Amino acid sequence: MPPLPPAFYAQDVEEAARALIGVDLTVDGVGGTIVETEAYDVADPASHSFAGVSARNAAMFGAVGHAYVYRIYGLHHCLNIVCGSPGSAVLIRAIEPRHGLPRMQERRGIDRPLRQLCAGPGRLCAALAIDLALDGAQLNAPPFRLITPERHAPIVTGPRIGITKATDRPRRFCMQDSPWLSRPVSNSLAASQHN
DNA sequence: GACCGGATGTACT
DNA sequence: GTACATCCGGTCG
Repeated sequence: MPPLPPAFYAQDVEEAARALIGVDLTVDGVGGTIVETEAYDVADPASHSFAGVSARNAAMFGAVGHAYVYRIYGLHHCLNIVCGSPGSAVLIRAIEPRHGLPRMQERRGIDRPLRQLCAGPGRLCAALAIDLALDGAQLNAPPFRLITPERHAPIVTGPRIGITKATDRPRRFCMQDSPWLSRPVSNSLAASQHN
């Protein structure tokens, strides 16, 4: 159960987004297995880094292996992992909850269906108590912990969610048949592939 | 300095 | 399926 090596974060952002599927992610011991990611980079009109460096997206242009956390729609947070070339990051969209379920339920509401605990970028940030205080934080140090998966599960790709630009690019990566996704992968555009 | 719209989630109908 | 909460960065004046 080794942590992700520093070199992991240096690889191309699309490869990193694929390789992050199956990784165990915890914040202060609370978290689970990453099952859904999306890749973004500077050449991408849908990326926050597309327009260049700013106060908000500075972490995207910083060292790899750090977190880029931002607030969206005024109330939610989203967690990205800075990977590859400057201005690139992987959005973590869903995890399978495995560690610290009571604490997640406490944060998200005890009567909420387990399936919806971490299914969505805003939901998982709420469950793991991720907010702007963790923007720019190192991922190979507390409170973060990322563990290399023992074996890679089949991965399905599809178009990204909730964006209006560059929607044709299949840069969303999901663990095949996972019940913990924010949304199923649309059949017509899905392409199955292995690591 | 104002305005716009977003990598969303929830509570309704 | 639709409304709405609620903030900030980017853009244009």
